[in-house]
Amino acid sequence: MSFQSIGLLIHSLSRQWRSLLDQQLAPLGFTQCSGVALAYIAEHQGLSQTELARLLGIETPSLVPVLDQLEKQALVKRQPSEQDRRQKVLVLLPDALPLVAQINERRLALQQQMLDCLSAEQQQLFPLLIQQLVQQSSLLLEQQKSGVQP
Amino acid sequence: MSFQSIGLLIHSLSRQWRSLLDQQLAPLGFTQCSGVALAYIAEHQGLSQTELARLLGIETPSLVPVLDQLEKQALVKRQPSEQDRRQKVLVLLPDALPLVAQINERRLALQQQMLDCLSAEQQQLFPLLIQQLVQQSSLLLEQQKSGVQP
DNA sequence: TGCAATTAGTTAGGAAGCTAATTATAATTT
DNA sequence: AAATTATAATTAGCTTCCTAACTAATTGCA
Repeated sequence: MSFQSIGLLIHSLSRQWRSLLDQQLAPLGFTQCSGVALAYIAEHQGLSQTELARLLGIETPSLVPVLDQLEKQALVKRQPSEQDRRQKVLVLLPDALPLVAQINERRLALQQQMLDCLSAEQQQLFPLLIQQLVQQSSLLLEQQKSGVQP
Repeated sequence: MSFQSIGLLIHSLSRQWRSLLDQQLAPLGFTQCSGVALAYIAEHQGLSQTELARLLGIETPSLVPVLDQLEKQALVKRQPSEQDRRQKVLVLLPDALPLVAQINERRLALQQQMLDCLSAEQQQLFPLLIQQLVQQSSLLLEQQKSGVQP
């Protein structure tokens, strides 16, 4: 007997969702990652790169080319931190503001379109379940790492 | 005002889940994709590559190197179809059987470990929600494509 | 105080997915 | 029946993520 792979379903959903958002954001010059990164920077001014990477759920090396791109578009600046000379603080440049609004509009619209296939109750529940599972997988990953390192 | 990106959460969950399964399957010589592919081939003998790709939720070009690997491991054979000479049918080789059992054991164990953080009720509901969302995103992707093509 | 361990950002190299284009075969239309 | 259109597998080239290794700066400890 076999069983359905939930991991694979999530993987499919993840790639399809990204593809949809990429198509929404492409006319603005962004991908899912760069668009959401910009939105997060706008929301939490003065973030460090490590903090942003954690918010985005990616590793810091993956963030580097994303920020390179945003800097090249003159939407964000890496500013040396005054408290810690290792850190660079992320500052939003004025040109970015209208774009941030558009990005948020589009990703919210897509999110609503996606969740529309669920009942109102399920729409509330679903993000909580996902969050719980993300937390659980983080936990298991930590266990795995520390287990290999006696 | 901002809001949390569910798409990004799903993306995180997807990568973490894969990372966990990869670590479980690595000792057997598989990744999430190759392991689950083998399990699916075992379950549905005589599948074509296109059919398998759809089951796995990936595109056919992405499947090619996975099957190359499984063939090199002498676990699977691409057999020319008799009905349609374009098709190649996927056949499980005898060596694969014990591995398939181990793979299924490990991915089921992981799935249970992950779902353990949810209530019994939620454990039942969650896969259904994911499936519904996958269906919804497929629908939206189709709409997007046909919309660009008048 | 000075040595060791940790942390922030980066670079380099690799894995796994995608789209677009190619070739061979099948199906459809005229 | 011939010509067009569609489909199965593949190849080529791109994107985005990863881990490992590096540099510079900070923190902790003895």
